[in-house]
Amino acid sequence: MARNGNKTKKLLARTALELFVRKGITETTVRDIAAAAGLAEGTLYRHFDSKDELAWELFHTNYTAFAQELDRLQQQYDPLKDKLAAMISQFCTFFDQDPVLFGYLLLAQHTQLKKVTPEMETAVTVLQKVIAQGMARREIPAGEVEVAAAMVLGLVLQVAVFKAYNRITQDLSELSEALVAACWRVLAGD
Amino acid sequence: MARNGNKTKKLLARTALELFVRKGITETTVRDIAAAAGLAEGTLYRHFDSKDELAWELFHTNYTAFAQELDRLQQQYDPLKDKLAAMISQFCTFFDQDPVLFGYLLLAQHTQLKKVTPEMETAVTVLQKVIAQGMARREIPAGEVEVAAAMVLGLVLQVAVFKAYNRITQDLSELSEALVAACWRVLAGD
DNA sequence: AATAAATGAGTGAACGCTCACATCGATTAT
DNA sequence: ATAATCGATGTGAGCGTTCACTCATTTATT
Repeated sequence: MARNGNKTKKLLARTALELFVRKGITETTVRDIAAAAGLAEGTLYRHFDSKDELAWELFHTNYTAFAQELDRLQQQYDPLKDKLAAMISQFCTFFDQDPVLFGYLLLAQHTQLKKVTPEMETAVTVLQKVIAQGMARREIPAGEVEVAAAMVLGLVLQVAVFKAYNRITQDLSELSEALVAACWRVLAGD
Repeated sequence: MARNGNKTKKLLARTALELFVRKGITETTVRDIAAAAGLAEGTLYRHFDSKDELAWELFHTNYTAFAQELDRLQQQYDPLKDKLAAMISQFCTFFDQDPVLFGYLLLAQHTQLKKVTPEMETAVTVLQKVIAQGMARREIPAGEVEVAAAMVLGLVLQVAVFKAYNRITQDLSELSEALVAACWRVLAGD
């Protein structure tokens, strides 16, 4: 067993995360990460097989954990509007607590999404499931689930992106209710 | 004067665009581009100063051209809802005509947006201008312009992203009216 | 003393870019 | 008409640098 738990591994992972977000994954070198963590280059390879594996672990761990948290939460609420409110509120909290991690998940999608197997649960699949159920129960008008999910997802996500770029000053959590209201107007249709 | 106009330059630019979208900018080598275009590596440097300049030219040319087209269009319509409909319709057409170019603008943002000066007109600034005007004229309820713009932008953009990933089968243009309706519900509020 | 953790110089491959040279079509001189 | 000349264009081996990764050695912990 490791003497100090996973302290060094966690430090490397967090340092890498921040550099990846600031400079991009490919543009961040292993030397950069080690130097920023105050460690030698070789140390990284004691904890990760490769730079690619580090980037992937950072992505898929948090990506699926977030999806599962959303799913767990969604099951505790009813009807659709309450499910949506709970999920959006959770998303806002997640973002406010760790904007850098959010930035990484967004950034890494382009590279890492290819490695995501179809049976993996993601935030998108949870959202689609919930919307499809809402349509089946006639809580919202029937329509294309994928289109509806894209609209709602984009609406929320882009506000977070603007916040990440400091185009918006409030915390996301303060906007949670406004986001739910807007999403509901989109889904409820006419 | 060039013998064959800019045929080679255009070929290189287009080839680079497609590789950039498929593999990422950093992951695409100058050798890759030249080989895919059926040319030698040195030829690229007859037409572009560097790989970076090529990536930037590809980005900013199309990025600003699209923003200016949106602005030109917006001025021809009134009130806000018609402006919005015209802009969204134009966006859908743009996407349907060249999804790869759209994919590049989306992908390159992370890297290239830092080089965009604040005085450059972008699709975002046009949208914000139009929404601010609509609020001033009381066509829609007053509120945070940035938040409203983010919501509308994300709603439309994410549907395009889903289409780019083949999660949606219809052409974007077929969804144009549904997008306008959804955006209007978001903006019109309660 | 034994073992796990950390080190950093070293390695080979890959990269962006250069440059001396070849090719071609157009222009000018004969 | 023909030849000589020229600049624009294309070529690809080669250069210097950087990168991810390795491994013999040192350091820290029990």
